[in-house]
Amino acid sequence: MRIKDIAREAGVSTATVSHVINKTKYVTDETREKVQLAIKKFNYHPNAHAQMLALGKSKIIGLLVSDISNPFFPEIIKSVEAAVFDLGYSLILLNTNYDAERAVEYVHRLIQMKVAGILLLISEFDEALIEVAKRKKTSIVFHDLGIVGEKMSNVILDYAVGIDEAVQHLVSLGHKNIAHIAGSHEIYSGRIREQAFVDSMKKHFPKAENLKIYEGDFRFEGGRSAAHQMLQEKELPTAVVVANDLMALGAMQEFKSAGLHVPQDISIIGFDDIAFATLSEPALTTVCSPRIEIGRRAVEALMLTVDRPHQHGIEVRIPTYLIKRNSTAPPSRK
Amino acid sequence: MRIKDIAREAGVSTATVSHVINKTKYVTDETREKVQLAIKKFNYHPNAHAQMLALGKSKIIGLLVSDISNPFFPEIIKSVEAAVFDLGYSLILLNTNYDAERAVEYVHRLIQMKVAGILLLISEFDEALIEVAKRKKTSIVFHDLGIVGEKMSNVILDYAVGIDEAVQHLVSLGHKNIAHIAGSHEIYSGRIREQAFVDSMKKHFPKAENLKIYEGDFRFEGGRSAAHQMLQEKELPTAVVVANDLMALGAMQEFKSAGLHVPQDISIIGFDDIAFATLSEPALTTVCSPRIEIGRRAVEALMLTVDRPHQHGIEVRIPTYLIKRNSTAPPSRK
DNA sequence: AGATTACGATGAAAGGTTTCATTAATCAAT
DNA sequence: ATTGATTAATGAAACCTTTCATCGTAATCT
Repeated sequence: MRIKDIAREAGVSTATVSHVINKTKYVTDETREKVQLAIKKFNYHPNAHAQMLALGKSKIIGLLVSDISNPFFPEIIKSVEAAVFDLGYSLILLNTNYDAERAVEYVHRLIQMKVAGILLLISEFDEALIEVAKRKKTSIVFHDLGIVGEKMSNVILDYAVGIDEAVQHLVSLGHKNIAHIAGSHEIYSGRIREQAFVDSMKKHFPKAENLKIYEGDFRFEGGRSAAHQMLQEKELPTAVVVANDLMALGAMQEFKSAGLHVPQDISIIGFDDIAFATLSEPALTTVCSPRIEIGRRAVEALMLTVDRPHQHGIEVRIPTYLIKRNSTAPPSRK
Repeated sequence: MRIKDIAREAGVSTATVSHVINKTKYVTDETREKVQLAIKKFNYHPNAHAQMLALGKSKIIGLLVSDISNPFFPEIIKSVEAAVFDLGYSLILLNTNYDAERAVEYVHRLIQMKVAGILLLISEFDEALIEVAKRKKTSIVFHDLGIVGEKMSNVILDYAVGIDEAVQHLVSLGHKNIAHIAGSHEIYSGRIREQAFVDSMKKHFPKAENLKIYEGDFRFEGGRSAAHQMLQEKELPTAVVVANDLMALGAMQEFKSAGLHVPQDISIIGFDDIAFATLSEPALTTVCSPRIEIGRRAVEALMLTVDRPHQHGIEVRIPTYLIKRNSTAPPSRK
């Protein structure tokens, strides 16, 4: 069933059929009905490839993520998929495995297949990505690391506000000795979360020095070993702000198996709000990075520049916020 | 940059350029080099859409999953993505949200865009899916529920073998009073896991009757409430085989907060081997459904029928197997 | 020498849609 | 009645690649 068949059946030209389908020009009620009848009769659907060829673009969005199996991503993907689907687009998913080169290759491939837009929800980064993006044929949305410009948007997570809320929460509970288990320094969001912690601490304790900061790796084991290290030292903090939930849960487990009680002996605050944060015992107080919203807003930002040749992108700032559960309490020690 | 430009630059016809690119006919070394030079000079890449149109097919694989945020799927997706990428294909990801109608709609859409093949890694099911598949234009791979036929394969997980190993393991530890927390009866894999448990128990305890089976919902909370219910009864089993890890962890938490010790007071075996299974305290003994392999084998099966008009599909049977960790031990009671 | 074969390269059609420029038709106005 | 304006529909080009059938040349055979 080609458009030609429909045209013949309806006794009109292919152009008219096209106009009826795409509502791109006025056609008489009468002819429109004839065409629609023929379409229904043959259950006709336009050939997507021919359409793409003729239009020079496809209704496909490319989504790059660093690691699907990192619990941070699936929810983002889910909300992106839902948003994209509602708009009648399809989603091509690419997993970079934190490999910046691979990311560049993927982007090339997506551009070559003339996708409508690209979502770069990755934590690795390469200058080449920006270079590629600057060719401006394709809309791009960065995440955190990136720039705003023609056809380029950036959705950035405001880590600082949530972390400040976390510190604030601990301070108001009476904590003074607060440590931080940082994420990997290799990773941007690790560095920025640490910075946010430092800034917030400086705000609340202007004269404090030598903040206790342990570098982790964003993984369960890293949290556990940081906690282990913490337990070796002469003075244990009364609270710890951890750069992500996985490490927070690792630390919690270590503390518990050392005989400490959370939150009585030590308060713990995580970051991300992964599903398991509600399931731990005690349920983890954590800073939520609203993934559903990240996905939704990223697609929104993308669509702003899709199909608009020189449209300038926007910066979307999404706040993080504290969710109080049961892993925080007033300190039992000084 | 069109193929025409390359042809002009190299002083040959477009046909020759095409043959050089696709190695579809012999061309002289001399002309080949000229063409390759021109290609490199202009950094030419064939227009994917035109290619698809000319060939009537695309190098795209569609993957339907029930719920990306269910920890079962991301690893499958990851391995599918890797396999598909290595073959030079792209992956379109669709999330059905356990909605069979939506699945049907997705499949239609994929067929309409003439994807090379479709992977149906979903747990919902609709006869319409089979009907659609039977039109045979597109290769399809089912998972568990499905049929094998022309262009249709089925990769089925052998739940029984792993569950039998689990029961066997408990029996050899000396357990006699073994309960089951089942998944939702609405879902095929819930029913089949329960059946496998029943069969295995009948094998080991031919004269036993009234197996203790609690219906759950595959979610943490379901496991917890099943355990809660279990605790109300006069006699607590010494071991419990749970239909998935999430419920197993929920049950474990409930037992622990009731003051019981796992595994001393009660042994727990989960199913799936999600990431958190290793992180719980104690680490969860569980039956592994090898997701990496599922993804890999599914793509393998798919590729068998892709591009081969009347190729018959295959049935792939993937065994599950027990991973012994620390949530199982000999019973302390009779 | 003339006929046949093999080879390398090519021209043109096919694939199905969109859309620009054009035609045909209708109507209003002069 | 003629012209001009407006509207609805059309024809054909453009999008770009692949591939079949063809062609010309050179080599081989009788």
